[in-house]
Amino acid sequence: MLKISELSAQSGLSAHTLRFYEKNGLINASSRSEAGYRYYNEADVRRVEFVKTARNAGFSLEDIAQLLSIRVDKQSHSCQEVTDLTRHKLHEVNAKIDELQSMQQTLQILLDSCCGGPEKATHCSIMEALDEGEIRDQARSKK
Amino acid sequence: MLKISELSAQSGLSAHTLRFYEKNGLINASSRSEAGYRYYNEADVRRVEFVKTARNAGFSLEDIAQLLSIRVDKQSHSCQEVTDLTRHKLHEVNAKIDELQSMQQTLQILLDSCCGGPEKATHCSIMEALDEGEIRDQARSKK
DNA sequence: CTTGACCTTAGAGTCAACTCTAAGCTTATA
DNA sequence: TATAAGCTTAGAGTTGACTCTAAGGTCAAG
Repeated sequence: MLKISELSAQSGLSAHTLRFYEKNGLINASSRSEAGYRYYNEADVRRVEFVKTARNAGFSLEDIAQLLSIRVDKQSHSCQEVTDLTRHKLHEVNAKIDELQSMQQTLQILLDSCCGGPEKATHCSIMEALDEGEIRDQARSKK
Repeated sequence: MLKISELSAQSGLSAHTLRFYEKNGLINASSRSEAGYRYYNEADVRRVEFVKTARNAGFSLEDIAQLLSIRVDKQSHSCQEVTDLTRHKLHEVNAKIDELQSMQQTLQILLDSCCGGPEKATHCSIMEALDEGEIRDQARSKK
C-alpha cells in the first residue's frame, strides 16, 4: 500500500494532480488510514498507470473517464465504443496537426524571406508580408 | 469611418473581440463620436488586418503586441528582432507538431490493432494496450 | 414618439488541466 | 518532546483568448 507521496514518486504525477484526478472521478485510493491518509493498492496503481498512458496517447480527462468506465465493465461495452473514441481523438489530433503545419509553413516562408540582420526594420519583409496579409487563412480550431 | 459592427462584419472578428483587443492594447479606434461610439479609419482597419494576419500565422496576442510596437517605429527596430520572434514561434509550433505526431502514431497503432466491431470489449486490444502501458512516453508541453 | 437595433462600460464566465494556498492534523525522527 | 515532514480539506488562482451579461445611453425609421 502506497501513500500519496509514494505513488507520486512512482508515477511521476504530483500529489496535487492525483487528488485532482480523484476529485474528477478518475482514480481513487481504495482505503484510508485512521487519520484519513490515502492508501493505494496495486489495482489503484494500475488504474493510475492506465490514466497516464491514456493521457500520453492524447486522450482528455473526459475521454479517459469514459475509457475507465469501459475498463471496469468490459462485458457491457463493445470494441466499437473504444475505437469510436480513439478515431474521434485521432481526427482531432489530425486537424490540429494540419493547422500547425499550415502555421509552420507560413512562419518558415516569413523567415526565409527576411535577412534577419541588424538592419533597420523599415523594409523588413516579414513586416511587409504581415501588412499585406498575403498569408492564406487557416482554420484555427475553436477549442 | 466604420462603426464597430461594420468593422466586425468586414474583418470577421466579433465586436466583442475588437473591444477585447483594444483593452489589450492591440488596436484602437482613432476617433469616437460624441456619444462615445468607436469610429475606425483606414489606418485602424489596416492595423486590425495586421493583427488578424499575425494571428493566422500563429503568433500569440503578446507576440503581436511586440510586432505592433515594431510596426509603428520600424526605424528603431532591426530585422533581427522580427526574425527572432518568428524563429521562436516556429520552434514552438514545431515542438507542438512533434508532440501531436507522436500521439497520432500511437492512436493509429491502437486503431489498427482493434477489430472495432460489436464484440464485447473483454479482450479489446486498445484497452489492453492502455493497460499494459506499452506506449512510449511523449513530452507533453507545459504550456 | 416609440420601437428596436446598435452602442457603451465594467466585470464576470468559459475552457482544460492543473497548481497552489491556508489552516490545521498526523507521523517519523532526533 | 519538539520539530519537521507529510497529510487532509475546501477553495482560489493560473493561462490565453475570448465570450457573455447587465444596465444603460443613442439613433434611425415609421
